[in-house]
Amino acid sequence: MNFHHRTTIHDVARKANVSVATVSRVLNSPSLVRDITRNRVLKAMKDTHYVYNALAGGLSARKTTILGVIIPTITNPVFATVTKGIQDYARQRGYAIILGNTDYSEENERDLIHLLQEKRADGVILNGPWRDTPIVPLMKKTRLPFVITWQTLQDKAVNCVAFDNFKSTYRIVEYLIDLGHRRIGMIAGKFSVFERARMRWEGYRNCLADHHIAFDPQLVLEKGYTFADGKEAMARVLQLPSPPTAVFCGNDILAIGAIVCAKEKGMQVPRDLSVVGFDDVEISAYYDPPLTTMAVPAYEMGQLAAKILIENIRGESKSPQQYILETKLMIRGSTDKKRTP
Amino acid sequence: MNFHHRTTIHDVARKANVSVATVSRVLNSPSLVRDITRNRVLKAMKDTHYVYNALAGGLSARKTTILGVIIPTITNPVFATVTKGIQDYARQRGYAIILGNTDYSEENERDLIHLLQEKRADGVILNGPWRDTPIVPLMKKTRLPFVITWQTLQDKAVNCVAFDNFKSTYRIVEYLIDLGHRRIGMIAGKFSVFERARMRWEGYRNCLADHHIAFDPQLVLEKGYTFADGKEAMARVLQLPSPPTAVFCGNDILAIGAIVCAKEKGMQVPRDLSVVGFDDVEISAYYDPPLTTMAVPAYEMGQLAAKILIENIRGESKSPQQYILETKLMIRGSTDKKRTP
DNA sequence: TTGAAAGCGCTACCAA
DNA sequence: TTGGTAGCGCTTTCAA
Repeated sequence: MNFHHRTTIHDVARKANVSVATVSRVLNSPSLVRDITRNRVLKAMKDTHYVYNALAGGLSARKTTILGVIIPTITNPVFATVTKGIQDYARQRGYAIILGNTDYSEENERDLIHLLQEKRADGVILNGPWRDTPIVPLMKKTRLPFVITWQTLQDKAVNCVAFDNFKSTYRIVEYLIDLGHRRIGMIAGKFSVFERARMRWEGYRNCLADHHIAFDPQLVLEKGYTFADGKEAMARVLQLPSPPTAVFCGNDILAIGAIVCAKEKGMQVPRDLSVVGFDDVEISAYYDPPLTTMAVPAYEMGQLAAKILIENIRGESKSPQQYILETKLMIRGSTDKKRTP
Repeated sequence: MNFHHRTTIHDVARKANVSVATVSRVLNSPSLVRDITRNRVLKAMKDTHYVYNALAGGLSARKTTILGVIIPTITNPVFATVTKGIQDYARQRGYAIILGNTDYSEENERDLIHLLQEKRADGVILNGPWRDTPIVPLMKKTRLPFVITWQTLQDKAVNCVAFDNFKSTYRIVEYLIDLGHRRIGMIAGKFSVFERARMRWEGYRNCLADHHIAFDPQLVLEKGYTFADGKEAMARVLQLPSPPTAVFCGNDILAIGAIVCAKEKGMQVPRDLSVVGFDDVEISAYYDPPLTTMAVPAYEMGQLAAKILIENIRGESKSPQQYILETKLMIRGSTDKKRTP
């Protein structure tokens, strides 16, 4: 119905008195066509209101200039930001984005990958949180070029653009220790399932160990990534006989949820409790107190991932490429020295 | 490169000892194929690792099961939420989403629409803020089914799912007046360009007028939609000889920016100043103070828009359809009675 | 219930 | 520099 009476390359060719091959050339490699001819064709396109059919073109040329982007949930601003980075770069290179949320479900991710295969995406960017496990082999089988973000993999044959989750977390915990904190909680993601959550957890543990602080399993809670999760976790940890004086949260959303809980319990942040987040989403700087957090290069990561992927697709560079970008501890108002009781 | 050696319908047909027509049938209308045959084909697909080529299928069947989604910026959580609503419904109906940000530029929007035409999207959902002006006629010319969200149009021949921007704003201002406020500021979007911003502006003006409160142009600032815009605008309005005691902001982001500014100037919200937002993004309930704001049905709007669009595409219902959803004033901690000086 | 075959609109190779 | 034409992989009559 919506395709009714569309003009094709043939109509244009007839109108311009050339062959379809020539029309196709002015579309794809205009320099191969003589000026006068090209202009005639261009005019014919205008006159006939020609709109290129990317379906036909793609079928024939075996490409779609479509990139698949898979994220956990667009609802977390940090994923919105990577997506924006990807999109901005992609558009400038003529690529469109098919976006898919997994809601942290591996099954959804599989379905999406299958969908992208059917739609013949030229490549895909995976922002999922998974371990090496099954997704990477799956992607390899698809033969689609792809890049992983947010984390590196054991498998060094894979494109990825990431930052150091271990080191970043280590840095945070060290900062807390420097402030005098010894009881340091962690509200984490599912580190038993998610690679980056695990790396952060290890950064936490290692830092404690290096500073001779005993690891207390009661102090670490494995949660999801919502405000509510942050609130709940904080409530739990605050009930402990010996509660923490500082808490590191796996992302800013959790951290804000955690702070809300602390405030509701009559505590003051950072006077009674220091809280650190992760990501540095835009709101964090505007929160009250402004959130101390680890800034991740979300937008750049998106851009770079798109760049690598597109270059890979077009054979402009050889894979695999691995980038480790820098994070930055943003010290703001939600952390303070441990009060001497 | 990524298309190398893909098995096609022909391979499957050969393997299953049927014609390609039959394979195509088991793909599209399995009921037309005898059980035994169908199972044989299905098995052949498995064995050959067949993956449907949506490009070829789409070219032939003149459809792509792709929906275009155009939003101002994925970076504002409220647009992330509509997008999620669209996506969740679309996926369940077998549609994928091509997402495009316009960054509030009409030129970008045109480019995106053109892209979607080339990619032969089956339909598009427009979340742009524009007036009736040029986008709608443009969309009509594309002959693509489409639906507009967030606002209704003069043109009643267009699908849209919206809420009442005028009434919602009127309600907010009325609430502020009921609290005793008389100097009520408005930090708005570009109401000279954006339809919904204009409707809100008119809701504001009308409510004031109905309550015999003089309209003071100094009290209304036309800004963008970022935190920084909110801060700036608030700074400006607070410098006035007779500053407002309450401010309505065009969205929650602006409102939070505005509150930050007020706090920096040593004011307390809501004691010294009431602030109301619009949208009720998730963070608003977790902000300090929790933001009083107008909740818009972003997720439902997305779902419904997708539903209408898909039904329209598949001829399951007749267009145009116009839905006006309900908004809800969420009274929280950022507003209070005007202090008697 | 199944098969044959003519497209869908474009690309790209081979000639001219 | 341009044209002819065989696909790309699927859908969809029309017949059998």
